[in-house]
Amino acid sequence: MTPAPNPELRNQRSHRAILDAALELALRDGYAKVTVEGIAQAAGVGKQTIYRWWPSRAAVVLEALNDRSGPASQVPDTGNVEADITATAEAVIRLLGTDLGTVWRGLVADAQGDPRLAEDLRRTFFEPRMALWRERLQAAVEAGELRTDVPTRTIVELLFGPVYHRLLIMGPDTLDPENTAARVDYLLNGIRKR
Amino acid sequence: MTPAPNPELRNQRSHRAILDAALELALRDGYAKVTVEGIAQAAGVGKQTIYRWWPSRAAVVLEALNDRSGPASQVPDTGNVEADITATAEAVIRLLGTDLGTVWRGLVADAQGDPRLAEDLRRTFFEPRMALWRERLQAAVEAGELRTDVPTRTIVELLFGPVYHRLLIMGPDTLDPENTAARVDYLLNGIRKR
Amino acid sequence: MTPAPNPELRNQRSHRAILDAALELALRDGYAKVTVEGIAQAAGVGKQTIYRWWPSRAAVVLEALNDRSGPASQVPDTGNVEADITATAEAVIRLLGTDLGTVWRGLVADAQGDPRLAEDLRRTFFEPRMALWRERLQAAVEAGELRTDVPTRTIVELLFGPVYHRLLIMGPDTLDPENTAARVDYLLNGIRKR
Amino acid sequence: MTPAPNPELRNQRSHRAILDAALELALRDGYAKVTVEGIAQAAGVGKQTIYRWWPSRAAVVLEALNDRSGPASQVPDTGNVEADITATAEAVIRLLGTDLGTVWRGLVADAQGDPRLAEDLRRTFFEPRMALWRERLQAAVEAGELRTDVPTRTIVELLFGPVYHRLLIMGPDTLDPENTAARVDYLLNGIRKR
DNA sequence: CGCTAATCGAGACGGTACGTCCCGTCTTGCC
DNA sequence: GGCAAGACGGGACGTACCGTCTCGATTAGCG
Repeated sequence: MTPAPNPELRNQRSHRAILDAALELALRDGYAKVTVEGIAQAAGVGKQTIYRWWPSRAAVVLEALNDRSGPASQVPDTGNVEADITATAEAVIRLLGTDLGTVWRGLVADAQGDPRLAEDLRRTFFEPRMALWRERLQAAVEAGELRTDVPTRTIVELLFGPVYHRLLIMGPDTLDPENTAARVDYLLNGIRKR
Repeated sequence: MTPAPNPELRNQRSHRAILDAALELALRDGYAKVTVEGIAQAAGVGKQTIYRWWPSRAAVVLEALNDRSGPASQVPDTGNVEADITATAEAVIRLLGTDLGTVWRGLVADAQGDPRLAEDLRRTFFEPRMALWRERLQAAVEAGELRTDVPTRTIVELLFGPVYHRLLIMGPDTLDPENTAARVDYLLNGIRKR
Repeated sequence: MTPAPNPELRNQRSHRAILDAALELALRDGYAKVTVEGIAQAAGVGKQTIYRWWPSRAAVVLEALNDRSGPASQVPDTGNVEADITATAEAVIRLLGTDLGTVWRGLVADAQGDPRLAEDLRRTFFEPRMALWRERLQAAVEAGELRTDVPTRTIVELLFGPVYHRLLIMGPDTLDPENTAARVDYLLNGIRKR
Repeated sequence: MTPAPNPELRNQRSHRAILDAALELALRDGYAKVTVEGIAQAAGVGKQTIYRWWPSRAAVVLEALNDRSGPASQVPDTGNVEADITATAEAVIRLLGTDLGTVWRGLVADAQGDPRLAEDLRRTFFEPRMALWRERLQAAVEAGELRTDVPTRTIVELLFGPVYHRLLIMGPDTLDPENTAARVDYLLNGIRKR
């Protein structure tokens, strides 16, 4: 087993340079074109320094992306779930439509063949954001706005599942923040004819 | 410009051997480990024969997968949308949970960085299946079972989006055909407290 | 086991380019600075093409050196061993003093840690040359010029051993073709006081 | 300019550990596999400590080898050069046939591309031994046993050259202490038919 | 029924990136 | 200030595949 490196001796300058280079390359050339060799060169760093701290190029880009995105932001609570969800979901969808969203798609793609990365992606990206949504939804349940028999985790999935469908399968150009309000309406009121 | 090869001269034995080898390798070693070289060797075929007829390993595996899966199957129409949707969706979800689903994840992954493949995947896999769903849903709309203001395309997305969320993001082990009925219930009746 | 490549399909142009590049680099930068990567680049060739046909950079340089040096040349037979030996030995020593001799030193050095190379070096370089010397010496023995109880192999060693001593141990600048005649005299007549 | 380290502050324990580790590794794994990193680890020492006191792994191994071999030993003087030379040369040849000889071959190899090491090797290993031989041979010259017109340096080369030929070129397994007497005979009496 | 042109298997080729090994230097506390 | 420890920038290693290319050897249909 490789002896784990000692994080206290980590060179902060190199760490930053690597993250910056990785994200810049991903945004400029597309995630698929990012290579460890390229990051190392762009960051003025030896390849070994990257391999010492990350298991793969994907892990570097993930950290770079999280580093750039900052922490997940709170879902507002105005007392009206429908409005709050619509507004925040729109913002998320808009973000996923940018270059960062494209990088993010590449990470999700890589994660399909790399369980370690999939786990990291969930842990550092999805779960924190999902937790905030669930908190807000729980408040709505308690305020009597939502059914009590639907797990908040499921609600988040019902809400965002279609977004990922568009992003990963129908192609990102089909992502459409405009229709968020309608989708939230369907979700809240159902599609059954009354 | 290279003259397009004449499909009539295509060697049927090789064609079959390539598809079979590609799928077998994908199922045995995982999609990520499949290489054109490996397929060629396993199929007893020259690499050029693969490149002559397909643009990439992904295209081969896609054709192999479609070939194996057969055509999309009709959604039944018993007159009860909820039951019909639930039963058929369960079957789809069960399929996605098998090894074939894993191969399919690999294809979706590759498609993120390969617009040509993404297009093929949509055209040969998603659209046919979605068309059948939309047909059945349109019947339900006309039968007065569903709201008339929701595009059938959107309904399919609302229904399957969460499945892809589970499959591609939360990990395929979290796929759960049991809960299909509940999800269909939420979708039809909404999650708002009444 | 790696399947041996088929020599009939070998690309002659690449073969030549590799040998030429290897020798040129060895002469220009010194044997120690030669790398497989450098040869490949200079020859406009993929690294794999080198590894396909040679086991190491040393093997490439050895073939390049043998290719350049041409076959071993006959030792003349004027009927006077002393003169023949002296003249030919002088030529050899002079050659070892050139740049080619320096490359050759590098090969002998590498051979110390690479039995396969050592064997190749003996087989393709030393043995053919030694065989010619032994032939000439055998003629001298039969002509009654030399003792019959000294193996010709030993004579060659007695003659060239000191040359290698100078070349490999005392430093190549101490190689001195001028003294060849004296050394041949000592060898023939002995150093015992009479 | 880096100030030269002060030898008085040198840690004796580390010094010993480094020499011991270096030689042990060279004997165990072969000289070619010895690395500074490996020595440092085996000696429980920082790499810098090695680089502070030696210019290269070869320098370490050379010192270790000299340290282990002890000083060159006197050539005996019984009044009979032939016997004295034969006996002592046999001992030397026997030593070169051991593992130490193999390490020594590695050093000579490295010296081909490292003039500094070549110089050190000559100064600390060859010259002292050669000086003792020359002393003994000079006594023989003065005792009227040897020709006066052959430099003692040349005699040593004539005697040991063939040994190095065997060791470095024909392969160390061809080293044969048994034939020392015959070779000394040829050297003293010449190989010319009388 | 043999001709000829495209396809086939095989695999060598120029390349790119991989992940590893070690180099020799630098940095950080401990003694 | 020497030291153990080990991170650092760097260079080369030998390997895996990429997509293209060159070979004969089948193997069509067409003449």
